[in-house]
Amino acid sequence: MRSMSNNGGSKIHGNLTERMDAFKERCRQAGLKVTPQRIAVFRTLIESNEHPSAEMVFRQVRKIFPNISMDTVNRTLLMLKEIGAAIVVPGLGGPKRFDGNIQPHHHLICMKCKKIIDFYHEPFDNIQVPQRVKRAFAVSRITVYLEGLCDKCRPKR
Amino acid sequence: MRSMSNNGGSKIHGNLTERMDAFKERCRQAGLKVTPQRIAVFRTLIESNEHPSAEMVFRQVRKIFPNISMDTVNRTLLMLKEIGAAIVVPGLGGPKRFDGNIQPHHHLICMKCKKIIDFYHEPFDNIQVPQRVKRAFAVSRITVYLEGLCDKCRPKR
DNA sequence: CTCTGTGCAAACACTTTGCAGCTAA
DNA sequence: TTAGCTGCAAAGTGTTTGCACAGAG
Repeated sequence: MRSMSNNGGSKIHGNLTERMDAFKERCRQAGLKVTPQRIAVFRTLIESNEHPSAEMVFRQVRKIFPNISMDTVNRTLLMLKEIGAAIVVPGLGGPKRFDGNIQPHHHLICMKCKKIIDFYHEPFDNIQVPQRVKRAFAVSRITVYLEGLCDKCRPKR
Repeated sequence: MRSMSNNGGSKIHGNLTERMDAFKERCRQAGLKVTPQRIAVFRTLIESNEHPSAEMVFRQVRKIFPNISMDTVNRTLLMLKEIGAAIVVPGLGGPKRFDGNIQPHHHLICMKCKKIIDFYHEPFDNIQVPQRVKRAFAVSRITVYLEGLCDKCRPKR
């Protein structure tokens, strides 16, 4: 059974070193410098499975890089989205939540505790967008978005 | 053919007076007072088809209600969501965007100009969420969310 | 060496909160 | 009458910008 993630396990797909190397390469191809700050932010992001906000990444990355500034974290996260190394998870306002997992997947959002939970479901990856939409809009990403209450927040069964 | 909306037409489903009456009734049932401000905000919202932010509603509603404050608009919009008379459109940060159309429908977001476009597609309304997800999460709303570039923003064909 | 990236500080945008007076019921 | 609502003001949170120095290429 394909599991819902958020299972405490790592979200990193493939070897960490490989992903870091691929990231460095992607920076170079985009004409961006590979700085220790960028490496630290990217690594923190892909090691997290809680769809962190800039603030959350900042707190975490500070542990190994005490002098990094919030701006740099913010700018780096936006840059990651720009070059396609991260996505911003759709949400209902509040701080942006980032995700280093760019594999096709979908999200549940708990309306109460704001937790974001990944789930994988191949049929959703292949849903067909109607022609009339494709004609009027260059679709780059399709996601199914579920609102509700997580196990902890919903009234007891 | 089911059209994409945002066609300049009204988004109001059913008679305006009916919807206003239903709204008043819903307020009463929730123990909330029916104030002129609330009526003006709700009416502005359902007459808009651009998924307005609080700011956009504020500017519009001021035309007919010059003394209303931004707070009241904000509080009213959040209240509308609370009682189920409006939804917040999923997005990638920035100001919350509200929608007075609570019929099942889906959204395209232009990554460049941030325009939100509704589309209706019955197969998407009925997609089946896997059992394992339903068991762990009380799903209250299912939406398909498309990112891309709108006709105006995408490179010319 | 050069030009981008960083850190700092300030500005900005959006949202939330506390409170005194007002008003729908 | 009175509980709830409004408007104002202030504070809070999250994000963006300008600039001088630092460091990757």
